[in-house]
Amino acid sequence: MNLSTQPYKGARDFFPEDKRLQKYIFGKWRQVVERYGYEEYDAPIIEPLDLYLAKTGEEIVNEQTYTFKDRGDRQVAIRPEMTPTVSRMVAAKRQELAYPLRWYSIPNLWRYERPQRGRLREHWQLNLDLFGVSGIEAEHEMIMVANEIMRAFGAKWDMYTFRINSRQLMNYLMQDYLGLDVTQAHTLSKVIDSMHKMDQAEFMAQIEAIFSPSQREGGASTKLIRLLRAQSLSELPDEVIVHESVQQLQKLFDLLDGSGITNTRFDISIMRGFDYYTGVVFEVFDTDPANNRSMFGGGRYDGLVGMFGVEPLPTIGFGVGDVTFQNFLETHNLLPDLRPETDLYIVLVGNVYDRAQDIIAELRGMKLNVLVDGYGRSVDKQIKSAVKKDVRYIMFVGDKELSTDSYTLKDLKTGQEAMHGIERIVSIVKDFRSQ
RNA sequence: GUGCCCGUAGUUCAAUGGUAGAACGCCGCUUUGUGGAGGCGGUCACGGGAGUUCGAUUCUCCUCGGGCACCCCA
Repeated sequence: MNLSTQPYKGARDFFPEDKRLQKYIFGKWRQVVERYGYEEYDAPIIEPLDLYLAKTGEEIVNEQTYTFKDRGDRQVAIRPEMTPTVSRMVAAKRQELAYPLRWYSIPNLWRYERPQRGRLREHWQLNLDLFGVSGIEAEHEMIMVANEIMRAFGAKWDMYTFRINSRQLMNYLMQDYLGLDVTQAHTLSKVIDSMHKMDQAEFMAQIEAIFSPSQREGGASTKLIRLLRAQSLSELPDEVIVHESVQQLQKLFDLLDGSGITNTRFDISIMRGFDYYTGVVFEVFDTDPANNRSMFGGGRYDGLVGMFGVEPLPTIGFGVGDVTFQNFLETHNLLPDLRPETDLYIVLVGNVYDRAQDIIAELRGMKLNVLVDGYGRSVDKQIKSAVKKDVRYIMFVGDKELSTDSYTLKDLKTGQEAMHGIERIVSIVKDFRSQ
C-alpha cells in the first residue's frame, strides 16, 4: 500500500499559494499591532500540562488538548492556547519588564477535536496582550486594535460587530443579585451561552430547573428574564446599573463612540469559555449568516500572572484565529490577488546558459527576484511555465540580446513585448512590484 | 466524544453485482525565438481492510478521510 499524501487529520499543508495568503494576513496583523507599540515574542510549542490545568477550563484540557508523557515520564501538552505561556513568561521577568507591557505573537496552536468549518486541529492565532493597565483604557485600546485589524483588511462597518460583556458583572448578577451558588451559576452560564439555540418554552424550563423553590418564590426567574432581555446597559434594572462593572462598561462604550467605533453592543450572553477571565470580555461577530459564530475575542484576566507566585498584574488580551479570519475575508470578498515573489522569469533562447550568467547576476544585484528556467527547454515550454507560475514578466536572453546588450521584456498579462536596456527593465518590473 | 450525509482519474462529475466514461487538466506532436485557440495521439481512478457472493467499485461491517449538526469554542 502506498503512503498517504494527505496531511494528518485537521492539520494543514501550506502549499506556496496557501503560504502566500498566510504571509499576507500575518503581515497585516504585524503592521497593525506594531503601530500600537506591540512587540513580538515567541515560546515553545510544548508546555508542562500543569500550566493548563489550573485555569484554562477543565473540558478544554481533558478532552481537547494533545497530551503525552515524554521519555522522562513528564506530562506535557502541545499548547492549545498562548495565554498561560505568555503569563508564565511575564511572571518570570515580573520585576524587570517595562510596564505597560505590550506583547504579541502568532503561535501555532493545536486542539484535539473533530474538524469542521472554521475549526481545524491546527491553527495559528494572533495573540495580543497588554499587561499593567487596570483601567478601562486598556479595554478601549484592545477593541481599537481589534477594529483596526478588521479595517486593515478592508472590512466595512456592517460586516462585523463587537459584542461586549463583563465577567465581573455576571458574577455580581449571579451571586448577589440572583443569589445563586457556584453550581447554579455554572449551570446558568451554560444555559445562557446556548440561549439562542432553543425556543422560549425550552429555555424557560431550563431556567426554572436551576432555581431552588425559595428562589423561585422570590421571583428569581422574573429578575433573570429582565436581565436577559436587556439589549443595552440602560435597559438593566436601576440597582444593577449603579454597579461598578456597569459603570465601567458604560465608560468603555463612551470611549469607543469617541473613537468612531459604533458597531458595538452590550450582550449579556457573551461569556467565553476560559475560567481565567475576570472583567470585560468581548467577541467580534461576522454579520454574514454563512459564518454564524464568533470570529474572535478576548478579555481581561487579572489573576493569571499572579498564579506564578509573583505580584499580580492586571492583564487584558485577545486572540484572532487564522481559520475563522480567513473565512471572513473569503465570505466578504476581501482577499486581493496575491502575486508570487518572483518578479522576472528568464527565458533562455538557444545554448546561452553560460553567457547569460553575468546579466542574471546583475538583475539580482539590483534587487529583483529572478528565476531562470535553465533546463534548455523550448521557448514555448518556458513561457508556459512562467504563465503557470503567475509571474508577470519574462525576459528573453538569446544571441540577439546578448550581442546588443538589450533584452526582450514581455508582459505576460498584456502580451506586449519590447527591447530595453537592463536599467529600464529593472525600473519597469519594480514599478509593477510596488503597485 | 455523539449523530446524520458523503468518498470513482490531478480536479469536477457519470455509469454498473460481471473491474469503469466525460469534461477540464497534464504529457507529446502539430511549431526547435514566443503562452493562453484548434487538431491528433497519450497519461491518470473505484481511500484502506474484512465479510456476503461464482464474481463486489456497486450490498454489509470496520477503519481512514471529508462535510454538517451536537458537545465545546482559545
